[in-house]
Amino acid sequence: MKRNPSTATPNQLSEQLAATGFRSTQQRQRVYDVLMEKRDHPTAEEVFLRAKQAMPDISMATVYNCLDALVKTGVVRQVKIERGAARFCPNMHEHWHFHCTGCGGVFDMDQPDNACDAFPLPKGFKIDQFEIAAHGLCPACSSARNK
Amino acid sequence: MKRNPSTATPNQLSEQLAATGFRSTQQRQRVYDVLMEKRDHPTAEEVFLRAKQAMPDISMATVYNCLDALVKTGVVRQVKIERGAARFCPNMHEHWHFHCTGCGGVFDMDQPDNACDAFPLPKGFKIDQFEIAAHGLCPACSSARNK
DNA sequence: CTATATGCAAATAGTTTGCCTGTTA
DNA sequence: TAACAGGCAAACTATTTGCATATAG
Repeated sequence: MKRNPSTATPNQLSEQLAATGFRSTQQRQRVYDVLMEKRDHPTAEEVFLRAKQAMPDISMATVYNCLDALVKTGVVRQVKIERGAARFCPNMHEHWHFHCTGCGGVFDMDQPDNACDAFPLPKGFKIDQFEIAAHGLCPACSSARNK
Repeated sequence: MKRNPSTATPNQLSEQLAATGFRSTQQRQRVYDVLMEKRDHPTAEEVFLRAKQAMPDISMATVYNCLDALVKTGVVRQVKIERGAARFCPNMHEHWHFHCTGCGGVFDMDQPDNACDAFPLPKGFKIDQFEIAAHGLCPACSSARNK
């Protein structure tokens, strides 16, 4: 399970893109900034809407393109929680996601170092990446439901 | 975390459907049989192709409809591993999925009883359902790559 | 200057829906 | 026989692609 645990700052981003063979563009910087500004696991469309505020000419296709480049560069993770649109998250530390079925929010949860040990792998299988998602109620929705 | 650990046999299926307010139909039985016959986590389209062999008039929309009813009845799980089509699995025991990035296959993995203890939940969150998927190479693809 | 990225619009994949007919309890 | 389910085609959502223009290195 290999993953770069460092989270890129905007200044580092262009080097990280270059290291993977990508060029640094205004759009890619902007898309990354959007993800860093509000870490609420937005969908591609939400990223598009936010990016457009400071960059009115950016297109949906470019947002998908940028997100793809950022994922391949290893500074963003694609998270697929529900059936619908994929969500994106700039938190590259080992963590798992909690999806609230009440408000639809997605919360990052720290992953203990030894967590993977709880899942013994049969002989011959080689894990590259682990994905863990829980569905339930967040504190706010849970207490709202108890009335 | 509540889930019915019993796996329905074809004869039980009509009662289980009825208990959830669904009628037992030939199509629903057939779709369930397809999933039980070959437990390779087929997509809706693959289920459709297999169901058609014994029931040539069944339609894609009905397959989606049936799968939805079976999921709501609690005898089938919808599994979303990759970006593409959802996959379906009649294994209702607690388990997690291993997705081979080589051959695209999906393998069921037993989940140890204490596995969830490895993921401590912050105060106020209430887990309803846990989903765990790992991506990597299965034994066959792993040894093929080592040449 | 040249490869790569953007922007637009059209294409595609997966899934859902409306509407009418058929089937189940 | 009344409510629910099936079948068909059209609609819809999320994403990808082709192509001409713009931009980074």
